[in-house]
Amino acid sequence: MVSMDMNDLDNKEYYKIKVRDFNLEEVLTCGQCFNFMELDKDFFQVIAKGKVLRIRQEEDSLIFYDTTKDEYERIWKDYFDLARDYGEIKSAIIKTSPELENVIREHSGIRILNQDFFETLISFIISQNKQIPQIKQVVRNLSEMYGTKVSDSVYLFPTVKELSENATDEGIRECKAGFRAPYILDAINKVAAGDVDEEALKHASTEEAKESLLSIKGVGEKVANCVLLFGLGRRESFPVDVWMKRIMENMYFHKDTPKEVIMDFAKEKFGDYAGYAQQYLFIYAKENKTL
DNA sequence: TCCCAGGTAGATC
DNA sequence: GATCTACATGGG
Repeated sequence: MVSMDMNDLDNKEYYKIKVRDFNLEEVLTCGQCFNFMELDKDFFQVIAKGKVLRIRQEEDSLIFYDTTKDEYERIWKDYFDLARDYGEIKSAIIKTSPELENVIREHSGIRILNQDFFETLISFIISQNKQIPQIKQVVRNLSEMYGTKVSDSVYLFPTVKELSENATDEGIRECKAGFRAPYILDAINKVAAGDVDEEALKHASTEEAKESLLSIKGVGEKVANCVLLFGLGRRESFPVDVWMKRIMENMYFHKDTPKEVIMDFAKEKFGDYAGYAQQYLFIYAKENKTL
């Protein structure tokens, strides 16, 4: 927690909206993004889209500080997926999978963010074999070493250009990325060279986009699916990590089951809603101490 | 000291 | 193909 001078906030411009099916704390802490900090209860600093946002939830209101209506419409409405009707999504999942009704009701404010493609790619390459607090630390280290400084101790996540011009294996290792350093460099190089092209991926089929992502060293099936889901809006993607494997085995298979089998099952069962279902299941797994 | 973490590449069979 | 292991780093 970092204490805030509330008078500092009162003097500045803010934009306030009503929301439903939205819980800021859960949206940020459910494991889909790593570049945020809790300032106070229901009050966060989020670094995304080349901006530093301070945002607070008060019951069914979201307050975006230092934000104009225009900026909200251009950036944050999409980032927080606020144009989408999650009531409909939740009903659809419960209808085909009533066993998820409880976890969905208990976490009814979850949303899938629409994050920056490149940051999502680098972040989930870092995520392999790391715990969430450590992933956040490496993201912060990379930002401080290579990103643009916004204010005291606040740095944006570095752009493709900043990283391709300045990043080295040694530098990335200094950020505590460890054995992932060459993976991160390969991702930077392929994106900078246009071998992996965000615009092309956005227009490609999900399978084609995945194939392109898999050409990057250090990107396998799980990381590719996370990038598709969180960074390219492919809501049918279903990343299977250790937690998902545990909860899916516990709920549906009752025995050790290969990830490929789990993915096929999820695709069949959840269809276009697989990505949302995955996020509810992931939370369910994380809070289930018996797994 | 050992084991695990939002995995993956490379070796080996 | 299907398994086995090394890979940095930090925490329980």
